[in-house]
Amino acid sequence: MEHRAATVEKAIDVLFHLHDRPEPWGVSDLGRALDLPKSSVHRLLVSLRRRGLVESDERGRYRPGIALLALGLGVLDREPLVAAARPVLESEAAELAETFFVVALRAGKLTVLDKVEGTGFLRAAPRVGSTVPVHVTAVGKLYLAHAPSALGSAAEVDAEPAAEAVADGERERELALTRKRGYAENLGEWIDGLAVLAAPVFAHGKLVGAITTAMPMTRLAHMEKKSVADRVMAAAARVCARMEGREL
Amino acid sequence: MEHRAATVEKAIDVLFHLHDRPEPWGVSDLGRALDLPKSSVHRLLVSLRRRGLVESDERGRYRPGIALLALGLGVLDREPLVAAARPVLESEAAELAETFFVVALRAGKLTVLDKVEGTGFLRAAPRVGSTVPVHVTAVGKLYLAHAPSALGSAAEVDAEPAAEAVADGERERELALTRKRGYAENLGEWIDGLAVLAAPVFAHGKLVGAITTAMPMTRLAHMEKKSVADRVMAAAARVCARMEGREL
DNA sequence: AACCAGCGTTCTGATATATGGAACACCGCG
DNA sequence: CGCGGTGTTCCATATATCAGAACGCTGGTT
Repeated sequence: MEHRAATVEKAIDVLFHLHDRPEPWGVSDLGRALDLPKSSVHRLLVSLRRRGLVESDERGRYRPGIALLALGLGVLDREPLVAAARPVLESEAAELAETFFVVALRAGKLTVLDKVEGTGFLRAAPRVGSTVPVHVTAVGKLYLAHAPSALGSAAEVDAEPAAEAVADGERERELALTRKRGYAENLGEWIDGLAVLAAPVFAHGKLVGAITTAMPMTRLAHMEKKSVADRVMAAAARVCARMEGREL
Repeated sequence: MEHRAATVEKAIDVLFHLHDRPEPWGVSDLGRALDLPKSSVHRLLVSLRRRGLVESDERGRYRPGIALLALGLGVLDREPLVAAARPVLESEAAELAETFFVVALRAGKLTVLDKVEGTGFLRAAPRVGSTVPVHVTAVGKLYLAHAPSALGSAAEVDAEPAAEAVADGERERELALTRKRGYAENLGEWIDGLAVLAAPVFAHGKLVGAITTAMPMTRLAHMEKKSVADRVMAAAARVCARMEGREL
């Protein structure tokens, strides 16, 4: 598998570069940043613009184009997990007033597919489309516990030399607990002060994603953790039922 | 401007083809549909997959990839109009229980940038990222009335030989009325039974978009149209104020 | 005012690269 | 088993891409 279209990948690199940096970029700067000649960058941009993937202002500075918006939301539309989860997220977020979101493994990475934010002034606000690490998140633990093979080599990829290297036995004990009680938790391990509870969504016996709620740890401390976990698990069960057509 | 990257445009065509058709596509079918040889399509797909713009199942069928989701939402994030309008849309949609959305001219087309849906069982549900025609929509009239030059040739593009050719005088009278009263309306002209009211958002004296509400015509008939129009205009004014930093 | 430095864009020949037909391995079906 | 289909790989040919220089322009400095 060495036959690739180098030009296409360069064009995509341009796209991602424009995406990662907020401000509009000029041809010369792009060329320097990506180590490509000006003329090449310009030609790529011309073609990207013809299709609406980038736009340019009158000064010749470029930024991502709206065609990307339609393409990106199209991806969401064809995710049955999102369609099944949306109303559940909405009702749960409204009742608990905290952020709920749905995460699944896509292209080898744990990806936030959808979210409904809570109402608090201080609230978790993950970005849809962003990815989360495996080893320090509730969803990551869920996948490690129920479908470690699905993670493939991704598990090792972000396995940094573990600043707080947990003993293997300890880790395996936590995963066993996750399987037994039906949810995973992450109390400030990833982001300081952030508490996350995640429950697995199964379809045809396979793990297809997770329903998750996140809130400041201080707020979770004022609630009954078990009752919140029960909510998340019930929500996941409803999503599962909807995916299998058992519930409207 | 004839120097373009043909390979890149072919790759983008593949992307849009996968986007337009819901089901996963095989290499051979794609080649037939786009009139490209199998080997070329395959090479393009390999590169698109390496960057996550497409994904493939184990049978070698391809579909759009999640990387597109991140790119698309990135476009939304850098739209100041969306940032300014979001909270306004939310509060208005909640109070009136009808769908509110924001539309602006992007890449020569009127594009739905964001929306908050109403609560009715029957409700307007435009797709974010989709485009609307110029001549038969409330937003189109707004642009024709306040910034016809911005539409460029787009105006003629979708100007079908006008099945119900309105007299030029009539048309101009309506645009003048739109300018005078501060909002545009569309009562079933585009989609049968759909009523739309749209108010302009100005920044630095230029039209930068529109705040819009849409509902079944029967429901508008039960309300005071003027009061709904006032709401929409007030909302647009708030968005304008937020964009200019005059309001939090 | 003239200048310089930077920009985006265009042009060019040398060459690296995409092309597409043919061959491959595999699968489901009759 | 053979057939028609798939996705994938190979390779010589020709083409589209590359890189650098030149163009016209704008904005700031001398």
